[in-house]
Amino acid sequence: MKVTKEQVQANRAHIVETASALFRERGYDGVGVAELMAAAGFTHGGFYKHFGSKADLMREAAVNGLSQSIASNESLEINEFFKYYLSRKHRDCRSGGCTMAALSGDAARQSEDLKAAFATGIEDLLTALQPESAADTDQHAARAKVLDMLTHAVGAIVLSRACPDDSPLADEILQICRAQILESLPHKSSN
Amino acid sequence: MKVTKEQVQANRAHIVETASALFRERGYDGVGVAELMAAAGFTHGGFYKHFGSKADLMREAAVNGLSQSIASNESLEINEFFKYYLSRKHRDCRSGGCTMAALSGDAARQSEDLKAAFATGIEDLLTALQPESAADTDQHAARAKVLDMLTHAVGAIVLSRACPDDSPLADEILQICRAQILESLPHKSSN
DNA sequence: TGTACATCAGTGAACGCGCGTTCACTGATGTAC
DNA sequence: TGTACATCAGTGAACGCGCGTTCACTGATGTAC
Repeated sequence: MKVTKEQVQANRAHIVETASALFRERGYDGVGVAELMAAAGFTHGGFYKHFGSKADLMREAAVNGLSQSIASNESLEINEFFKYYLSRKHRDCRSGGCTMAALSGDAARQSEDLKAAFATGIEDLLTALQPESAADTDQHAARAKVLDMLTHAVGAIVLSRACPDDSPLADEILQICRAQILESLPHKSSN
Repeated sequence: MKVTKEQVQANRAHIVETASALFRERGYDGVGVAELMAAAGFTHGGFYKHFGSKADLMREAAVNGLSQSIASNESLEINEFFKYYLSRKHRDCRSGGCTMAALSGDAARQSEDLKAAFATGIEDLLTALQPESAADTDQHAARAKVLDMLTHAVGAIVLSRACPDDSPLADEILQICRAQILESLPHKSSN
């Protein structure tokens, strides 16, 4: 049962996106090829018509997931970005949330290829969040500031998620870091 | 071949510590019961004389690993703590490093029991890092400050480890966050 | 445009393998006398 | 203290199971004439 070229492309993209969400939800070792293909609406046998190995898909899913952080927040207004990033909604939705927060721990134990995808994803997000400015010294300072905010925000989500579901500490982490990070921004009409 | 009661206790403790290091290195799904027991110098069959399940050991190993963050840094001088925490040495040694940085991502997908161990570990570390002070308002502010520093530091290690081994970005993350976090402390003789 | 054939995405059974867990067995330790 | 027996930590084979991957097969699509 062959399908059109367009359908093949669409199916492949759908598998990558399904995998990206499932990996974020359960980790790279927590999702099998068969389960993943079933979730995308296929049988497992066809997997290797699209990808050389599970590791290959992991890399593609990472690239896909990491680029979404930027694409979904089109304008990428830094204030709005971190406000959402440090919300309970984001913390409680691993499968739809930030790939860095969900899979950096796993990525550290994977191939250099996969890590390279993460480094590129981080770099691209830093660039997208960084305001353009003329002077080089400003550029440096601006990049450092954005990097500090991003690492802080990722750490907050990671630790908050490691706490029990209704733990007071989980919410406290989010609240305190949210206040600190948003405070460090030039506040227009802060609320 | 029975062993003395003392030996049983020592063997059990040794298994927990070996597991704690191996889990940090490879993740909960990345280490099997057989491999773990072999690393501790035993055969796998005896595992269930000590633990009810792999998940039980995971919890014990987490408690063990999380308490080490505090025990090993006896004095727990906050400046020294973060200086080491944000060093390349710490980043490059997952098995001997911070359990939060190595396993929080995994913990988020595990049982509420395991997460409770993490919450307690975070709480204990916050308490250990927080300077005693008289006023309640100072206590609040001091706790918030320590929590901000810890989340930031964890995020820095997690993201730095997700980058390729000799990636410039990996070191940049460490350097910038280290400067920011140490700067936020009351510097005695800063260097 | 219509027909004949090659292509290849998707199917589902099968592969070897390592997983977590169980179990009969061993033999030194701990205990009762 | 010395002897007989029960205990139980540790051994290693075995269990069912799900993993990643392979493969012969199907049949609609794409291509050559």
